Amino acid sequence: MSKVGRPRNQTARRQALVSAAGQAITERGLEGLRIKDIADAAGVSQGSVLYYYPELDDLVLEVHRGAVEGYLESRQRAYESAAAGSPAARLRALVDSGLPSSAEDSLHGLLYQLHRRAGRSPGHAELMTSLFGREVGLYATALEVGAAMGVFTLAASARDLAHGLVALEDGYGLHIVSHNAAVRPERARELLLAQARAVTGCPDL
Amino acid sequence: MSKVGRPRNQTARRQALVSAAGQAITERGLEGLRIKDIADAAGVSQGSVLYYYPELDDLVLEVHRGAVEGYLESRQRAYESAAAGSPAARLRALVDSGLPSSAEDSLHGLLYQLHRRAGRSPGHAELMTSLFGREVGLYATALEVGAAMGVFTLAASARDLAHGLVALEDGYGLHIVSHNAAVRPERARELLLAQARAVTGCPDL
DNA sequence: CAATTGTTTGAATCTCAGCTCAAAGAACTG
DNA sequence: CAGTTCTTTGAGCTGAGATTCAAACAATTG
Repeated sequence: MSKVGRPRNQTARRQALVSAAGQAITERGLEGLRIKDIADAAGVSQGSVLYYYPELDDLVLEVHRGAVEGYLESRQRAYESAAAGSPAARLRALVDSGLPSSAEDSLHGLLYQLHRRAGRSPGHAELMTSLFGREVGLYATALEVGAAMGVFTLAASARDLAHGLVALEDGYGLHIVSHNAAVRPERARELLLAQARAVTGCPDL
Repeated sequence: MSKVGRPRNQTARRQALVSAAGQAITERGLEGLRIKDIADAAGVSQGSVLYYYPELDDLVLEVHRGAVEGYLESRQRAYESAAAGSPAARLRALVDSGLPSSAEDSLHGLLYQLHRRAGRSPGHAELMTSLFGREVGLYATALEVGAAMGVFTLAASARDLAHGLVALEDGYGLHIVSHNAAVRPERARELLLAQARAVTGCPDL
């Protein structure tokens, strides 16, 4: 028996399809997702889309996974490369990277779109849970480091505070991408920072 | 010219259709919404649904409006009938009425479903904005009354604090209805109360 | 190169749900 | 009651989009 008649670039193709699907979802929403749009965006035929993803849900789940991964990486990067590396700077970096920059922030928009499936699909719920957990982890670490260095005076356990900050971030983010005029990104950022200040007792945030 | 040949119960019918549509959305989600389901739930034919709502979007918007209204009334009621009428009891009532009681809480589920349209439909965005504003109002009033009575010592302006509490509530709520296992209703309630305690300086919350 | 297996295409087909519409029914008018 | 207008129905039409599939095409093997 031979190896593979036509190995090729399955991985690359899948990657391209995931990216194309993400783009399509961003543009027309989850309910407006059409195989044709994915195919067009990826520059292939409809048949090819089905060849790789006979079950469209699998593709959407991949998109979700990719969005979560990418988002987390970007936050991680922001966190690590925070100027000075001071606890305050790091925490500020987290806050800055966690809010949609505007109502049309596409990464946040995509994430909130996909999160909506969580109520009906265990796979998506798992991704959302994992994202939440990892974000809490980031914040908790930042808080603990700051406390250990004596810069922060935590008002409660780092874990609980982190929990709250992430939830707050999500709440504000939801309103921002939903075009709630009463929640402007700048204001949300201010309020989030105020909360961070309050729970850390650190004035220079 | 005569009055109305066949006046009847337009209002009642519309009401029934709105309620049926709400039920259908709750059961199968916004993307799974089918005229047939609405018709069945309302006990009429498909034609009737179109007769009253040639534009399905209008019906969905009505559902949203109704859900927002109903939700707000229930919170208002909870607020007003809070035992003792003490500021602390009132605030607690707000917190209790603002979180989904479980992942399957149907009113909250419906609201979050409909809020998702806000990103693409001004009408829905408006409803969401109005809901947010009114919730902030409720919290702000509760905080101000408590402050005026000397029971609360506000850590910032009542408005900003209320803003934050509502956003936090929404963040937790989102995770609860999304089946995020890390955010259980009981825990969310605890954390939300802790936050309320922190910003009011009132220990008996 | 012949054989084999993986990949791609797009036209044909299937499916489902929205929408149309003519006809029947019901409440009201005078 | 006859006339008028509002309401309701549901079978068929229509269209969009998913799915199928046979045929063409490409990389790899020996």
